[in-house]
Amino acid sequence: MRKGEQTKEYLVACAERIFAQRGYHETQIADIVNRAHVAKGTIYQYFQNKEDIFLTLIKKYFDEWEEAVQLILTDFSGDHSPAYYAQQYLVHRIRHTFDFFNENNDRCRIILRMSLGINPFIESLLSMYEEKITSIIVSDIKLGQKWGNIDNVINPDIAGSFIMGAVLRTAYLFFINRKRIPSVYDLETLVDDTTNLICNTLKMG
Amino acid sequence: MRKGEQTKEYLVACAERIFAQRGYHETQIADIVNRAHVAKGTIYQYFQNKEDIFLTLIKKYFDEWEEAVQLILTDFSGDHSPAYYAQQYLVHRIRHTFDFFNENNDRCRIILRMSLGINPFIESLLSMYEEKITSIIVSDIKLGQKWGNIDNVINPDIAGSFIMGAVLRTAYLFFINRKRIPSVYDLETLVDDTTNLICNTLKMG
Amino acid sequence: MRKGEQTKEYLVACAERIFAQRGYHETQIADIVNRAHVAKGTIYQYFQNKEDIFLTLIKKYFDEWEEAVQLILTDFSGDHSPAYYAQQYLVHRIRHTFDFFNENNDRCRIILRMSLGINPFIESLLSMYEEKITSIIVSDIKLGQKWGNIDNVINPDIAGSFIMGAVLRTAYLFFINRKRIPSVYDLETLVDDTTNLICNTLKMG
Amino acid sequence: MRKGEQTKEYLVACAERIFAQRGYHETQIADIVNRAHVAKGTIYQYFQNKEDIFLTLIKKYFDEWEEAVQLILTDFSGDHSPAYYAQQYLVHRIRHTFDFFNENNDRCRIILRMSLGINPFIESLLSMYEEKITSIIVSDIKLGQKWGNIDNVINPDIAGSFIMGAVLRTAYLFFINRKRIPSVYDLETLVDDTTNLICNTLKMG
DNA sequence: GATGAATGAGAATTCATTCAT
DNA sequence: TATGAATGAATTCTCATTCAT
Repeated sequence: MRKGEQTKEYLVACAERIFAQRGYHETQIADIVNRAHVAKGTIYQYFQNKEDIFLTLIKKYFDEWEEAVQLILTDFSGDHSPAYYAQQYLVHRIRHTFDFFNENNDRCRIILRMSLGINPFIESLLSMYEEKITSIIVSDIKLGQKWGNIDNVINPDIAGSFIMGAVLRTAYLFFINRKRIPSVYDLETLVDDTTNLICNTLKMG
Repeated sequence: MRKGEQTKEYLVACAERIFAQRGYHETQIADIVNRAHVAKGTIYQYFQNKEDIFLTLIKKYFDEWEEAVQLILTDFSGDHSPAYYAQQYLVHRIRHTFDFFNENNDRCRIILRMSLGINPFIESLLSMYEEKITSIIVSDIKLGQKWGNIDNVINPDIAGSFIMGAVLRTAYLFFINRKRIPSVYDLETLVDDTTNLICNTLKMG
Repeated sequence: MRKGEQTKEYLVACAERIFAQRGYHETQIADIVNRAHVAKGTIYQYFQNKEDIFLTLIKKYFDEWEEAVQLILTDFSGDHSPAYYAQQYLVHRIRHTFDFFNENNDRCRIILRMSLGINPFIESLLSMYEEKITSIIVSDIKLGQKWGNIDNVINPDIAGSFIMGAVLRTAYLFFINRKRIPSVYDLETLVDDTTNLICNTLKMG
Repeated sequence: MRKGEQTKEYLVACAERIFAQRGYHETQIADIVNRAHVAKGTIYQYFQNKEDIFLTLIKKYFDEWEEAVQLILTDFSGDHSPAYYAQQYLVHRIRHTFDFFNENNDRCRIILRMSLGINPFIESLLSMYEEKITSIIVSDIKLGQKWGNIDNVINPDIAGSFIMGAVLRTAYLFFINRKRIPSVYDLETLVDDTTNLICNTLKMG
């Protein structure tokens, strides 16, 4: 049990490396087991097939992201204006999302390549997760509108997808290949600027 | 010859259908030739290999998009405020981009799946095209800042990627699977709302 | 030791179940150890390999059958005609053979499965064909009974299967390995003798 | 088309050879294509998988057998007693069935191999046991002939195998899948009827 | 005696590509 | 120009068996 779980986690880590480097279709089971220095059969002790390995990663990522962006409520104590808290809230989400991507380069590559076109089943699972995240953003916008921080003229569904796309792409370009956003060199600036752009988009403050 | 070109275009059209339905890796040459009712060998008269077929499509799309969003300058005659023209310009780009995606569902699917993770070469070509488009947006923002329509506090590189991501995802969700943006039913509304969001983002007007 | 022998017998019993259900090739060591709730390695403490397990079963069956059909001579005391005893002897053998099969369904399946363990689908197709042929024989017998050539006391279904089995096995031994029917050297004799045996069986002529 | 059909038939012929020699599980696709001097892929142009190849053979055999034992009605013209025709009819079927097996040794092996393809060693052991049992039957018949209970005209070797096949198949159908002998519901009847059929076969009593 | 993680040779199947016609 | 039969490298997955604990 002990040993087995260790091996499984190790294999997941190796798979992460290879999938990030080569993408789903271009990585072969052989690459993963070679990197892990185990026999072909070993990986099939822990995973049903190649798809199962990839899915395990994706599920893990979603859980990790959820935990990463969890609100620590004590952060929002004090007596400031509601607008201030709203903006702080946004900063918190963006910062932790960007931290999440920044933390682990392989994870970042795998998620942000968007992994579309892999195969119908994996795609539908990914879509489901992305929709879950988008719906969190949409809820946040609606909440902001209820509290008066966000203009009611904005359609939350459109704005939610808009922001989701904007943030994912920003993260993709910044973390996968920094040179692609030429004038930005530090994460702090990126968080600030992205947050401001979202505030603009939603006419907050 | 005449006949040859016809056949090649027909094959491209068939390939487009299948690639859109299944994605790159899941489509087989056999699927394409079956749909085209030609023999396996025929497709190799016109294309070097599978990759070449896909690349031909991608190149074609980029050219078509460039033509679609071309500014017809006469549209901007009359005596309005610079801010008005700036906004009109934005509306024009977004409308034509969305029209471009709306026109051809297969093309839309192929581009918006982003086609990442296909294989290194295809990926780098796609990235190049996407960067070209992003750089057009960035130039536009800089122009707007020069003319005083856009606040200089905004970082054009970050904002460019932000908007690129936002627009691509909005298009993806709306055109690939309309139900995913639940409250939007017509293209006109989408264009207006998206344009307004971008105006907000850039603090135009 | 005590414990070891117990375990071995238990494993044999589990193997019997699985072999009977799935046939030799379709059963996996994993299936057997799962059913026995022991580890993979354990079975190799008692058997050299998969073949050894199967062989152990077969040997056991043969011994059991020999014991089952053993003549208990006291059964044949009394003063009857030799013909009577001969018949009784036959009844005894058949009854005990059938009892032997009836006693243990798994053992029965393993021994009698004629198209042993190819795979379920192929096996069912083969059965279908064999039943078709058997039903032709049964129809023929019924026709013979209608025309008065065959005694009505004969059950056509039983006789049909009886003859089917007899003919297939005769062919098997003669054509696959001629030496196995030692005294027959030419096909003509075989046809004549087999036909006569069938005539006898059906009391024709 | 022409060429393709030729190749398919040729592949079937090669598969027949190998399946007959080694049985289903022990033959590998590699063996078949090596014998045919074609590439691995070629066989998959004509058959879906290994099972499909085997099934194609089995279907072909059944059709060939049906054709082989077809009654040529003109054979039965003339004015003889009904009993004569009945016997002739039987001879016809048996002769053509045996001819059918005799004609093609590989076909014969594939159809009649009763303990089909487990593996050479297990098979030979099973044969040994079956022969032992058959030889017991043969001895019994010889004993019966010596004592005058069984007609000396009967060849004990042929009759022994005949009865062995008949009893095994009867048991197989009754115990493995009772519905296959439709009109028999209890073991007692089966024992009685089988015994009587054997008595008939051997002209006992 | 028992365990179960690790092994790796082996097998089936796929599919883009070629080439003689 | 078009064909389609043939190719074979490539890849996934299986499963009986081993062996350190």
